Amino acid sequence: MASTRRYNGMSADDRTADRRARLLEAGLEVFSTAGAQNTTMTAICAEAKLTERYFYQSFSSKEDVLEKVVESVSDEIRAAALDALHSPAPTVEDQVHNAIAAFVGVLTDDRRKGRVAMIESLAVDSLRDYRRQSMRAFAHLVAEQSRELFGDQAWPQPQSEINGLLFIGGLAELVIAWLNDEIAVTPADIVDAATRHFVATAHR
Amino acid sequence: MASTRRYNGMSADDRTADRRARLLEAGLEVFSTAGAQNTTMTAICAEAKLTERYFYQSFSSKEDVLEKVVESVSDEIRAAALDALHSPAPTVEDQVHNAIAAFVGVLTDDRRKGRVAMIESLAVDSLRDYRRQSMRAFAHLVAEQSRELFGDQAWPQPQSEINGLLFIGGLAELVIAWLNDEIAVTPADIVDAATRHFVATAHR
DNA sequence: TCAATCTGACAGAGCGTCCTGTCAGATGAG
DNA sequence: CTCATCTGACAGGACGCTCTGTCAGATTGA
Repeated sequence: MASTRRYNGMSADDRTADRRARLLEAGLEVFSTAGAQNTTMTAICAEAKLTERYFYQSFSSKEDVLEKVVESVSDEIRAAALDALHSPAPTVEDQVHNAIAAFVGVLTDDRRKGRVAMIESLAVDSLRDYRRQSMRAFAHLVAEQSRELFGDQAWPQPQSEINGLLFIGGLAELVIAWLNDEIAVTPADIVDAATRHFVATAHR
Repeated sequence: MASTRRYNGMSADDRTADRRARLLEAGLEVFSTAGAQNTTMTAICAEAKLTERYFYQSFSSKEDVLEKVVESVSDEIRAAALDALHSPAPTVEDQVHNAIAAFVGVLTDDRRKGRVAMIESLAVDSLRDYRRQSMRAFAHLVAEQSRELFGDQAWPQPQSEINGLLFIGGLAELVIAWLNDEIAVTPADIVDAATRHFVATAHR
């Protein structure tokens, strides 16, 4: 039977939710810092200062918690980009610029999120599909947006989809290079270059 | 003492080299088919129909053999692209087209090579650096080539490097999508679109 | 043929991770 | 205060992979 006793001022559900949140935060930290290879359930539990027993109260496996971590970052990116896209701006090109800036911003403001979403997620089988699905969704969005922007001059299918993937893939690679400190540019440079690319390739 | 006895018509060195080659081939097969996660030394040995003992005669670890596999594919891509780039063609744009076709061809003609170089290599720590290094080298090559092609109208640094990474990253993503059967295009479509992108973004 | 050497198969120790179970001590309701 | 409940620590078995050692049988030179 469910107990309603309070501990530290929290109900049983509150405590479980709190542990779950701590495990998610620990997952983000370990996954992005130690890398996918070294991310074990034990390591996540140690980071969260919780023992294995509580892990299984909220998650079924290491993959499970990592999926939830990546999903939450992906959702944040998608929401930020769509929000910017639907917000008014002087020109449609500004809108695109803002959307790209929102996309890049989530990944660069907290590098751990960038690392998890762009890099480490590629190292775990169960996360690859999710990442690729997200990438294609963004590519689709880009293709749609270019048709809206350039109308008759926009590329038809399948070129628009190819262009979308070329664009999103390139942007991802740039962000990855930045996250690895392999390129001496600012996120703003990345956004500017990506916007320029979009405008230059989205129409004939 | 080194023995010179022949077995099956091969010297000791021949036999060792033969086993090494079989292990490399088995590494390519398992790594690209079962995925990085399921690639174990045991699996590679089983595929090569050799026992662990011979593994350690040629390689020091699983990572070791995988590195060699990826290096050989990377070398093949680089050689093919540079060869095409240095071969005469009607126009410089044709040269670029041929180089991109050579690059993509290696990855699509034998999908295992594409999978290893573009996808699975991201899942192993010790291979990431190598892959990124290769990507940046290609990006650099692209930047150089665009300066040669468009002279004063080409973007200066750091824009040319950003453009190079955007281009190579996008191309990689396209090839990955093709390898995963996630996009209904031919390698030729990919090459055409990439060439168009290059021309459209390499100058002001 | 005989002896030296090579080969493949297998056993088993060592190691790290996963996952469950137990237990003493902490916490809070009555 | 008392006791039911919750919590953290830790033990230990299960499992898979790595790596070394042994051994019978195959192959070849003499």
